[in-house]
Amino acid sequence: MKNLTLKDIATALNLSITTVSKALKDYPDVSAKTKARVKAYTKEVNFTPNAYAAYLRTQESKIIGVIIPRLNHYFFSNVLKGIMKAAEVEGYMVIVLSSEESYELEKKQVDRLLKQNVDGILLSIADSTHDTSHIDNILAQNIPLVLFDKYSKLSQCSSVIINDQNAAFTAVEHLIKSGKKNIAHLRGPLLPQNSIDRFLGYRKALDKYELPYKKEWVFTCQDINSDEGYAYAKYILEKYPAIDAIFAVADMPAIGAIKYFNEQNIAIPEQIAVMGFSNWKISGLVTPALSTVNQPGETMGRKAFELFFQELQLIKKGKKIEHQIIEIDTTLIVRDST
Amino acid sequence: MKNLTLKDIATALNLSITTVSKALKDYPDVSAKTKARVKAYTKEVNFTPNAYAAYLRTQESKIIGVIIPRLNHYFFSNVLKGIMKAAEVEGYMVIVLSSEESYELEKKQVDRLLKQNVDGILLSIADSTHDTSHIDNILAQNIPLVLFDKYSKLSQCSSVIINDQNAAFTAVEHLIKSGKKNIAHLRGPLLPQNSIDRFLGYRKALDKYELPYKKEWVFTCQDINSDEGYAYAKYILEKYPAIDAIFAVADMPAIGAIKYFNEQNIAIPEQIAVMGFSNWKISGLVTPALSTVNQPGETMGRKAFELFFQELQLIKKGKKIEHQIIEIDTTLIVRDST
DNA sequence: CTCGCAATCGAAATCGTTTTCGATTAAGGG
DNA sequence: CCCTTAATCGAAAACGATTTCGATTGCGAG
Repeated sequence: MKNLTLKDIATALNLSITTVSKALKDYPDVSAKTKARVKAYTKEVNFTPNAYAAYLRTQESKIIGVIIPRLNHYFFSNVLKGIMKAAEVEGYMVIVLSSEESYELEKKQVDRLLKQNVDGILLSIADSTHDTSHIDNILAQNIPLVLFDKYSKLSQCSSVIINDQNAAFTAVEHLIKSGKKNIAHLRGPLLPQNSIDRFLGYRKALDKYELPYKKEWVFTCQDINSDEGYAYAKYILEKYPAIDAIFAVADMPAIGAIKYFNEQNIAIPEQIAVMGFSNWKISGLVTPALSTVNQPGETMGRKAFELFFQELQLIKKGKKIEHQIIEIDTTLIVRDST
Repeated sequence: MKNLTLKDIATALNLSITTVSKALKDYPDVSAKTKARVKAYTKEVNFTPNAYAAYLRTQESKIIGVIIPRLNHYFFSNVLKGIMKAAEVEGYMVIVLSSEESYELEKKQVDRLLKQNVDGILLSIADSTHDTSHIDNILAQNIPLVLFDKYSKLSQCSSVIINDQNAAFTAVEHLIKSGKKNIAHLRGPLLPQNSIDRFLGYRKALDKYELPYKKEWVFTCQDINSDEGYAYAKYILEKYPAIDAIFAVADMPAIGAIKYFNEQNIAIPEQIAVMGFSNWKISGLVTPALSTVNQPGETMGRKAFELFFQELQLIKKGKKIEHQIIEIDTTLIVRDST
C-alpha cells in the first residue's frame, strides 16, 4: 500500500498530471466537471500531494521550528500549546527543539532548523546566550523570526513579550502596600533581559515608596529552581531576620522558600510574605497558595505564531518587513502568601 | 544569500554534480584528493544537501512525529525530552502534536503525520480513544510505530510502558503496611488501560491483605486534575469519615486532596494518608510532601525512540519486524503524606 | 603495440509536484 | 466559410538531490 501520486490519479481518471494538479488547486482553466471528478476521486482514495515534492517547487515546507530553553517547564509548555494550536489552524506543523538554556546548543539548534528549511523560527533565547550572531544569521536569510518571552535587545526582530519591569513593579508595590518594608529579591541570572527587568521593577518600587535598596538583600538564582529558593530562605532567616517579604523572579524559587518556611513553622504571610512570578499551575496548590503574576503563555504562543504568519505573507509578496513588538498584559494574582 | 546547491558547489570546484554528491557520501569511486577538496569547500561555505530534495530519492525525511495527549503535563514533557535527546543523536527532528485527550483529534493528527511522510510515529493514546483503526492504518503503511505509556491492548505494536498494576499494588501495599485499613481510590477514566490497571493493582492489594473492597470508595476522575481531588476529599470527609487513606491515580488529584485537608486542618498522614502516582516535580514541594510512584518519563522517551530506530533499520533491510514491549521500572517514593 | 583492467568521473533518469506556455477544440461573428 | 476568441487541456521544464550505468583515462602485462 504505497502512497498515491498525481500520476496515479491522472492515469486512473484518464487525465494529465497537470490537469489533476490544477483541478485540486482550483485553477480557472479546468472545467467544473473535471474539477468535480478529480476532487471526488481524490477524496475517495484519500490522496494528498506529497509535501516534500511540493516543497521543491514552492519552497514552502509548511513547517516551522520552535526553540525553547527548557522542555519540562510549565510556562514554555503553555507557549508551545498556543503556538501549535495557531499553527494547526493554518496547516503548519511544528518541529520543537530545546536549547536546555545553553548558548552552544541554541546555536546548533538554529543551524539544524535553517538546514531543514523551515518556513520560520520562533525562539526564546537561553539564559546563557550572550551573542546574537546566530539570530542575525536567520534574519540575513530573510526567513521570519519571532522571539518570545526571552528576547534580546541586541537584535532587531519581532518579539512577543511581557513588560517585566512593570509587572515586577506591581508585584513589589503590592507587598509594600500590604505593609511590608524589608523586601528581599531572589533574582534570576545576570544575563537574560527578563531577570534584569524584573530586578529593575523591584528597585523602582523601592524607590517610589522610599524604601532603602540593599544589594545584600538581592540573591541570584542561577537555575531558578525550588532548591535555590529553599536554600536562600534558610539563609535569609538566619542572616537577615529583619526581612519580612520575598519577591522571587519566578514561582519555583518562591515555592522552595515557602517549603522551608513551612518546615520552620514561620507564619506566611504574617512573619514573611512570599511573591512569585509566572502563575504556574503549582502556585495555586501549595499551602499557603502563592501570590504571583500571571504570565499568559498560551496567548504569547498564539501571538508569536500570528506574527510569524504576518511576516511570511509580507515576504512572499516581496515587501519589506517591519518588526513588531507585542506586549502581552500580565495581571497580579493575590493569594494567601501575601 | 540563497541556499547553496550541489550545482553551485560543482561549478565552483569544476566538477560534476554527481562527483560532489558522491564525495560527500564517501563513495569508493571518487579519489581521496577530490573528496578532500569537496569536503574542505563544503565546510568552508557551510553547505548541506537540501533535506526535501534528498527525501524525494531516499524516501527518508529524518523527521519523526510524536503525539501526546497533553502538552502542559509534567510527565509527557519529560517523555518528550527523552525522545528529543535520543532523536538528536541520530540526526532526527521531532514534530510534536497534541491530541488533547480527544479521539477525534488523535485520528486527525495521525493523518497529518502520515501525509507528512514522517519516518515514524511515537504515540501515547488519548483517554477517549476507543477504536484503533487509525493505529492499524499506520501499521498497514509499514511505518514504524511505538506506543508509550498509554498503550492499547487492541493493537499489536511495539510499546514502552510501566507495569501499572504492580506499581499500584506496591503503593497500596505500602499504605496497608503503614497501618491503614480503609483505603479509598481516586481512579482515572474508565477507558485507558492505565487507569484500569492501577485500579486492578489497588484491588489486588486489598485482596491480598484481606481488606474488603467497597465500590463506593472508588471515585472516578474524568480529567485527573487537582480540582477533582479537592472535591472528592471534601466528599470523603463528609460522607465516609472512616476512610483513613487515599490512593490517587495521579499526583494532581492527590495534591488537590492534600490542599483540602490542609484547609480543614486534617492531619496528614495521621488522620488520613495520601498517595499519588507519577512523581511530578510538584509532589515533592507541597506540604506535606506527597508520597508517590516514580514514573521515569525521560527514560521512557529514550527507549521509545530507540525502539522506533530499531524497527526502522529492520524495515530498511526488508526484514519482518517483531513488536517488542519494554517495561520500565518504577519505584515507590515515600515522603511525608503516608 | 595492443589489450584488459582499475580507477575516476559524468550524463541522465528519477523522485512527485507546480507552473508556464503552447496546443487543441468549439463557438460565434462577419 | 473563414477567422478570432474563449475555454480546456497537456507537454515539458523546473525544484535539488541520489544513483545507475557508461565513458574516459592511465597503467601494466603480454
